[in-house]
Amino acid sequence: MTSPGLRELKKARTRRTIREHALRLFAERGYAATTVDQIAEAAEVSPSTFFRYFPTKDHVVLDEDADPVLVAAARALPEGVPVARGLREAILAVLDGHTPPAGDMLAMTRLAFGEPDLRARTLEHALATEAALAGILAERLGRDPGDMRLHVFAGAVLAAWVTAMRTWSAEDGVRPLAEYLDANLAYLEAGLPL
Amino acid sequence: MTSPGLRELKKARTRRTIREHALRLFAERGYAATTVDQIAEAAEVSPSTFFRYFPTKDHVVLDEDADPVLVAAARALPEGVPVARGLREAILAVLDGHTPPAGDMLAMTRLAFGEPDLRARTLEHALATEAALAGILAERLGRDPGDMRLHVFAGAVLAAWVTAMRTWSAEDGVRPLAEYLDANLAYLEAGLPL
DNA sequence: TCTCAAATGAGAGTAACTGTCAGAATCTCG
DNA sequence: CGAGATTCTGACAGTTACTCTCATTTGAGA
Repeated sequence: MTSPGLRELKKARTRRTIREHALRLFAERGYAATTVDQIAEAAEVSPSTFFRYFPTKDHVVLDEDADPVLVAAARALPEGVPVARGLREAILAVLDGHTPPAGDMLAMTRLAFGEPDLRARTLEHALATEAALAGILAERLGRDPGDMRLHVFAGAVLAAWVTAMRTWSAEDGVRPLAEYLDANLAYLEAGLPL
Repeated sequence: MTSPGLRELKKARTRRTIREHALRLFAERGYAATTVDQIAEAAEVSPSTFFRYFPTKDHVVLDEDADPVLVAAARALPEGVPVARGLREAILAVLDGHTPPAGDMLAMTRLAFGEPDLRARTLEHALATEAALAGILAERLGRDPGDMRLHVFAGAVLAAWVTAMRTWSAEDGVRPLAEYLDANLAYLEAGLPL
């Protein structure tokens, strides 16, 4: 076990500080109206350092490559059940244990889908999640990872996810996110009848 | 009837010229390595003019808001059939009459999904198409445009579309795009069993 | 031909990055 | 604990996408 080490600690703290100030400033004056220099100044680091921690301005808001909730759910997929059903259960289970403060999440979601620059990054994020999901499913089902069906299916799951998030944030979170998500996953499970 | 008019003609020509030179340069030296100034110089216009015709560099490659093929197909949706089936027929019909040179399309597709900047724009494009599709479906079916099912369904159609394009371009177009698309839409029609 | 509106080009300015380099902070090992 | 190796940081210069403004040119219509 390597002890944390002062260097690691400081790095983690700096990263957190930058993100906090950035999100605060975005909330106060808007994403586009906030410059990296301002964030750096507020966080008391140089602009160079900002870019050492985050490759681009939008990565402050969205950093992970694939959504951890969906990936965890896919890994926890029960066997012997139709995938859509299993995924629905797994996602809701993971989401249940994994609840960040609803207020923050609402603000982030609004940013992620509202600001044009961030929307683009959000969608890249969704694409990465789709790929991860398809990969895990390929492994679980013993199929060729290039099988288009896996990708179409994973894309549909992402559509359910994105639609739930957007609707939830559009309605200011009056009802819990899980409800919207469950409705969409149930619809997917039913085979998307129209 | 407004006659074409010299002004309109020149505008159309300038737009086409800029795009042609841009795509040529992108193919020659890559998207990121080509600057707007170089495109402007090649097209014999000032950089200012470039931005009057295209709001951003990536709009040279992807300009429309929603994919015209999918939108046209949705509008041509036959009645009385399940939507997935009708859409499958309509899309293939539209695609049949609407075949741009496969080589160009392949190059554009590779750019659109390969270059990170463009991938982001491509996905925005997909999102706009999803919204348009959901809107048309709402009208056709007499449903609330906010109905999440419409958006999940439209998202799944987009997933079928995107997956087909990516696979097609990854395989260098050895088989026609319509084949991949048909396979994915058939899978969607079957209710995405896994 | 003359006048008005639209298109263009030139130039200055902003902001997101990128790369380099010297100095400071941390770690490691004797 | 102290010296040397390693890593982090800030300063700075440079590139590029994009914005705004203003003077000039070009096409449209009387």
